[in-house]
Amino acid sequence: MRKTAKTSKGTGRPVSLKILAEYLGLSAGTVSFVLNNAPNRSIPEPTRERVREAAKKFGYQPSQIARSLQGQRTQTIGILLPELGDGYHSQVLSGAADVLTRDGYFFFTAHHRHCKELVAKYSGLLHARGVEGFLVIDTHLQGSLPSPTVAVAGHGVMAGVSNVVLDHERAAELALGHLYKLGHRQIAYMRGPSLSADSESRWRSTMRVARSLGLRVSPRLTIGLDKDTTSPELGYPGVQQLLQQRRKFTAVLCFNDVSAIGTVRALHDAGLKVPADVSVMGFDDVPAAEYNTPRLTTIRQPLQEMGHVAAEMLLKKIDGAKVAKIQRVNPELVVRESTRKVRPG
Amino acid sequence: MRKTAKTSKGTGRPVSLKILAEYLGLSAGTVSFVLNNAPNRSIPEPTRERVREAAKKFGYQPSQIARSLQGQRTQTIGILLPELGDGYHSQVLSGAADVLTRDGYFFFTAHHRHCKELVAKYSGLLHARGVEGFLVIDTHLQGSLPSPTVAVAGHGVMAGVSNVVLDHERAAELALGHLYKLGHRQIAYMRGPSLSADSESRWRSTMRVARSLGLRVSPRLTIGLDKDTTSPELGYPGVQQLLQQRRKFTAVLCFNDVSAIGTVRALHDAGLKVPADVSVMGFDDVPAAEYNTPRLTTIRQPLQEMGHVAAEMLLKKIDGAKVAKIQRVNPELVVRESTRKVRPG
DNA sequence: GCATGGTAGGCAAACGATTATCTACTCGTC
DNA sequence: GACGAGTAGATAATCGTTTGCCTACCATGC
Repeated sequence: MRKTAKTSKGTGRPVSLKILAEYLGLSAGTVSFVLNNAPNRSIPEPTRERVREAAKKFGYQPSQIARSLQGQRTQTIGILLPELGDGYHSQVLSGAADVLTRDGYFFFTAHHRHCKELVAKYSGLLHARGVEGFLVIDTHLQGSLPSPTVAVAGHGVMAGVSNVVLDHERAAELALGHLYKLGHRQIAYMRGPSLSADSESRWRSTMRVARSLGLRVSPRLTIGLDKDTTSPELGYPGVQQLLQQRRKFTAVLCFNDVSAIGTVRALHDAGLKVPADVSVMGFDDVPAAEYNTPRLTTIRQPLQEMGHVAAEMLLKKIDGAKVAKIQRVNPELVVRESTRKVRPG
Repeated sequence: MRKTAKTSKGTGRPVSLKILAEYLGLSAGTVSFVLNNAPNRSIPEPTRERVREAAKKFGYQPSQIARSLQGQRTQTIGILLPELGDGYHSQVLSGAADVLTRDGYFFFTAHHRHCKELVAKYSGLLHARGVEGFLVIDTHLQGSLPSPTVAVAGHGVMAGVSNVVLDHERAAELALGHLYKLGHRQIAYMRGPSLSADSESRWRSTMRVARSLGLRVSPRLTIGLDKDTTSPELGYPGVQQLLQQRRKFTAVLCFNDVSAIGTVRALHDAGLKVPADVSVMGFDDVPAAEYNTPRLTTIRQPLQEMGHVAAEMLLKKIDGAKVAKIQRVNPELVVRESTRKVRPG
């Protein structure tokens, strides 16, 4: 007396084309032609009407599975990202989902926690499920994937993969320019964890811009982040160490908002006021940046937009169109309360 | 000279069972038997080995699509939620995804922005894609879905749908109990927007507990939220209005952390200090709660765990097991800085 | 009366797997 | 040497669509 999930729920199996055709006294093929409005077929309007009516009456839903098998488009995308619960990735995902959904695509998401094996495993599995393309977010790819691919915050060039990245050069200009204009010359820098896909390019851009502004980047004022966490704990210890070593600095350029929050906390715990004593600059503009006290001055990454752009590129690629190898989106300086003119003297 | 996406990428189509069989000089059926370790089949070990080797060599991946069509399990779940970029829903999603992934399932996510038509449309579409079950988060269902369904923060009883909900009664006890113990008697209450699935039950529980503590809930100290937003703007105007009307209260019990942050801001802007002058209590314990200044005292919803539990129930249901109609998870009081003993006098 | 051509729709082969049923061959045994 | 029992594997149906090709049938024109 075992009953399967299928039979225990609903009206048994859904109506198939065959059932519908039988009911109508037509062949499955004919019904299919009508429902898909296929060209080069002569089927009189009355019959068409009859078919459409029956389809509606039975609530006929063509099986995407059968369609896919038959070599049709699956209208499915695979999305690879490190983490689902996290703000940054979710924002990009959300932007991409809007576009995908609008164009009738569904998507599988798989989170790999930066584990190489999982990236490989999931991309294979998704391929077997017939995804027409891959959208990878903050993900290190080992080799190119078997279908069109667009990477957001990817780690560099790779054959056949298009990239959507923040214009890090511009971001560094905005961030350092802002601090520079406020008179800061002794700036502590934070270098992101190597697991994060765009730590490297961000760092390089920062260095380039610092040089062009004539700012000296002392290794002693450089904090290397290594943990892969989304808690402010990320920024705390590095800053604390700098303070213990009695390093002099008037501003901290943080890797992201989360580490900036940790930085503020560390400074605060050491009796320093932000921004009166030290200015702190975030990166990303996550929601918490605005709620923090002091509200964080930060470089906004248009995350949703990046998702948007990436999804649109991917869809174009799937349609066989040529798309740019790299697409930059513009950061934006958001001035709030955590930065201030350097104290005279 | 048009090339399709299929042929322009990779090694053309993936190896099928047939190709593999041809290469091996065996029939597709035999290969299938070996690869699936089907019982009641006599196939000598050397042959098996040969098959497995070839499969590895060609990187053979059985097509899930064909499998599904053939009436097998699709190992696919459909997840319906209002929004993808939002912290609350993403946390639940993340918890569910862990379990689903662990058990070899993939899932489609569809976000409906609380739009009824979209809920109906997406559930139909997902059904056509062969999902074996639905997980719905903070979603109003119109009728029961065609496969096993589990709701997180659902809106009430519905035939065949299991619910995972926070124990709102307990949550209200923790929240009000905490404020009560601190001596607060004049408490302003916030009532969530009706779009949010558990506004109603939360409110009822709050009222019940208030009554049992002998706390009077004045309509004049009740703030009705109507906007469906995830910005602190949610809490601001209501509190501002209360202040303009010169209502007396020593604490605010907010609908969630986001509105609590808005509340703090409104109080602050009016020259009142939190918690010195007014205590503020959040709900949810989103990441921002901890970073806020003051750090928010709040009721933590174990969101990831709710996702976990829901996914596990769903999987059991799909396997035909009986599961509870309703599963409660426990809230937790997180005391931080935004609440304090009421000022004597 | 017969080729022509258009109309209406059927037939059947895919797609890639699963699986029940069937066959051919090899032993061993009486 | 015939029979039964394994063994090793082939064959073919099936899932629900799509689509190229075929076939009736009818009307028309000459």
